[in-house]
Amino acid sequence: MGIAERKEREKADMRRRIVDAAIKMFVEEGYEKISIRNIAEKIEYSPATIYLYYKDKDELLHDMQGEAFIALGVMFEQKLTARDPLKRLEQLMQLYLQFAFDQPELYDLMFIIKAPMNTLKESEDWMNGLACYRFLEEIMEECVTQKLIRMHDVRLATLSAWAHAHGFVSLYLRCRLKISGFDEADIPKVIEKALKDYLKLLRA
Amino acid sequence: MGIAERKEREKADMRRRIVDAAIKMFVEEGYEKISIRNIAEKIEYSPATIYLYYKDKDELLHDMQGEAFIALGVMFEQKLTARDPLKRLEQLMQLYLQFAFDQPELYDLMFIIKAPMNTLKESEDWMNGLACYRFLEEIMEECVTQKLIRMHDVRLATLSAWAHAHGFVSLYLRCRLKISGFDEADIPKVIEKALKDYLKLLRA
Amino acid sequence: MGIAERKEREKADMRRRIVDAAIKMFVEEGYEKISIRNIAEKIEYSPATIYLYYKDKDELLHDMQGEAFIALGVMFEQKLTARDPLKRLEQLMQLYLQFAFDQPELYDLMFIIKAPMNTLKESEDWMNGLACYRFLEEIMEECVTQKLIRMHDVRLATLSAWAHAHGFVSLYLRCRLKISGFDEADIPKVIEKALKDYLKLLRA
Amino acid sequence: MGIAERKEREKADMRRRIVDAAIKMFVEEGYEKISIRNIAEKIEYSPATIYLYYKDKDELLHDMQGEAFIALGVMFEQKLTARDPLKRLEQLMQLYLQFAFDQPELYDLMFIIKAPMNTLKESEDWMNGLACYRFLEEIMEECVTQKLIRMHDVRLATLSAWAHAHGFVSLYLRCRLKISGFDEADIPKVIEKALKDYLKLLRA
DNA sequence: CATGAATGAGAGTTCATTCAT
DNA sequence: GATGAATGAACTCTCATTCAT
Repeated sequence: MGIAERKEREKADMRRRIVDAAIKMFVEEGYEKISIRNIAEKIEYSPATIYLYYKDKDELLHDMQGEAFIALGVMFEQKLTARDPLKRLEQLMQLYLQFAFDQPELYDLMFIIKAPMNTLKESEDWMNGLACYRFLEEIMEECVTQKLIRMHDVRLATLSAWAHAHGFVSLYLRCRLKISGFDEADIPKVIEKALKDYLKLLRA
Repeated sequence: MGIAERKEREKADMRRRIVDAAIKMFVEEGYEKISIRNIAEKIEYSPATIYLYYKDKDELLHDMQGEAFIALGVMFEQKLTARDPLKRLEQLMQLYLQFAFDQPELYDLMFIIKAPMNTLKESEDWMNGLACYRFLEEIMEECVTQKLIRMHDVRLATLSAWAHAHGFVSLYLRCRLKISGFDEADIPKVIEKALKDYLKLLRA
Repeated sequence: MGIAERKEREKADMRRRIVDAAIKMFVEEGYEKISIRNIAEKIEYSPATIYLYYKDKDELLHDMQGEAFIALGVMFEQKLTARDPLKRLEQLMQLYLQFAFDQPELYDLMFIIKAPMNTLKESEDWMNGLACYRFLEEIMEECVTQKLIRMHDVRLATLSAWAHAHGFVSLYLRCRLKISGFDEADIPKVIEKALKDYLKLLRA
Repeated sequence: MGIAERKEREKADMRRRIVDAAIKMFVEEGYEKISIRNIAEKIEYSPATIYLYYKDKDELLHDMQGEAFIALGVMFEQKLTARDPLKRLEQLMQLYLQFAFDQPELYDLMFIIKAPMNTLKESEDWMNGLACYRFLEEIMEECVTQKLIRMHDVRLATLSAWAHAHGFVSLYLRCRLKISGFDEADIPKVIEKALKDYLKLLRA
């Protein structure tokens, strides 16, 4: 049993090393620069080795995405300190933005790039994002239950808040906010402001 | 002068043909299937010819994006019939969604894919999206002026509405709404509903 | 001694399991889909294990070929019922064709693919095909002895009949009969007819 | 027009060079050693260049096959001197065998390997082999018309003679004649003898 | 006995782009 | 103005095989 466990751990370690190397490259050089060969080189293994741990590139991207979500989850865990649901909501939004601006490449992988979703079969759930999603959902649940906001459907409220934040971020990351007339440099602040305004609207 | 003009016109014609062919392929086969070679084949010119009219692929994508925005603009022009600003806003939102769901590939090009933005220099404005943006902005201006909504900054209101809609659409197009618990097939309706709720919140 | 025998038996068992799995894959997915890794997966052993029982892929293919010949031999054994040598010859031919059309992949392995023959050293005999060959040879021997056919050299007669049948089958399996002007679907029947004609020619 | 022709010629030249290099490698090193990269290296072009002239490897193999058939055709043209249909038939058989024994790799490509046939669509004819096939067919036609042989259906007679010869050759090339008990070195002679016997049987 | 881990070698293919003509 | 020809640089992925354990 000990042996099986050790093997298991070693396997997991290797996956971890692959994913870590890949994420590092990803963060440093962006999506388009990562390739199986690149990653293999980085970890000083042959490309074929990667295929011992991942069936294809999409599956690897999927795991990288998972890792990225863990990072976000940890951040929520640690920094989401407020108790009051509305305050907590605002805090979560701010953390979300902060993550996006600090780790734009990871954000891309988590919420924009298609590839990591390819491995999911039609029926399969997207587990990677679940924990983080729950953070928001739970807050929204409280907000709805306690009638703190002007929405009554938890799912809809959750989706809406997320979509709103994501809308800002993704337009920004993909350079579409040039049009808005705001100074590039101000945009993070503007977005924060806009989201706060949204929360104000939301408040009952 | 006449000659210069003719040349100019011919040049424009050729660009148009290239762009049209490219868009057609884009719509039919998706972003990943288009390549300079493919397009060249379609218009029955050599790949090299395309480089006489476009300095690189990004520039071509930029023009294709422009064309796509024209299509959206025309749609707004024709179907945005309501007079009342709030009604008009709702209508615009619906048209936006409709366009996104009908032409997901074009939407991608307009709002998600990075490449067409690469050609824009730091300082340069993004003209492609401007006209469409104005549609929304003008409505928002009226809304603000007439105090029909609970926001006072036109730019912020515009940005916010757009971001909200885009957030929904882009999460959907990139398969992230699996997590929301809604049925895939219902999502367009759900989004519409969510946006209407947003407009309700917004209303003064 | 008992122990050695048991070991021997176990070894044989394992080879059998490997060969069986390999043949199954071979029949189901064709020559090009089988690989050591695939087979290993199927029998739930590691690829390395296969190399404990087979020195290389060719040797395994050789054993698979042997198995295939056993199948053909069994078929001959069971269905070769005629007593009269000429009738028996015709029957054998038909059975041969039937096997080829029913099991084209196995036929390939037995008579066309080079690899399984690579293990045979220059001097070594090809035992795999022997038993089946004997079926034909024995019939031919009777035919010659009883002067039922217009050939006098048993070996030559045997070879000739086999070559003729194989010629048809292999041209067919490798798609060369497109040229003959016959309808694809009719070809099995045509071949049968042609071989019967050959037997008529042969008859004294 | 001159220009177009020249271009055409140059294109053909290049295809020729590719095919020639490929055939040379093929003849020298066998089927398994040729790869697009290899060929490219040989002709000192990049692999990509080959794809300007051939859509894929199968298409190239198809052309190589065509070239091989031309060689056989030329041989028939030049050395098929007999007038008498039966003599002519015997001569053709001998030439066929000679070609097979002299150029076993080419024979493989023409009659055994699957790949060059992959490019042919279901409905499409196999032109490569046609001219050579006609040589045999025409002879058979004369034989039948003049009642020189004991067969009456030209197509069937043609097919049968070809299949018979091919049967011998392909069993030999793929090492299956080890079983026949003949000495490896004698086999070409044996085959010749066997085919002559067949022709004797055939004679009216 | 069995294997986990690893790999070197190589496959076919595609792409954006360049440049002499 | 147009292009034919070419390519360097990638790409993902698969395979038979080995060897320390």
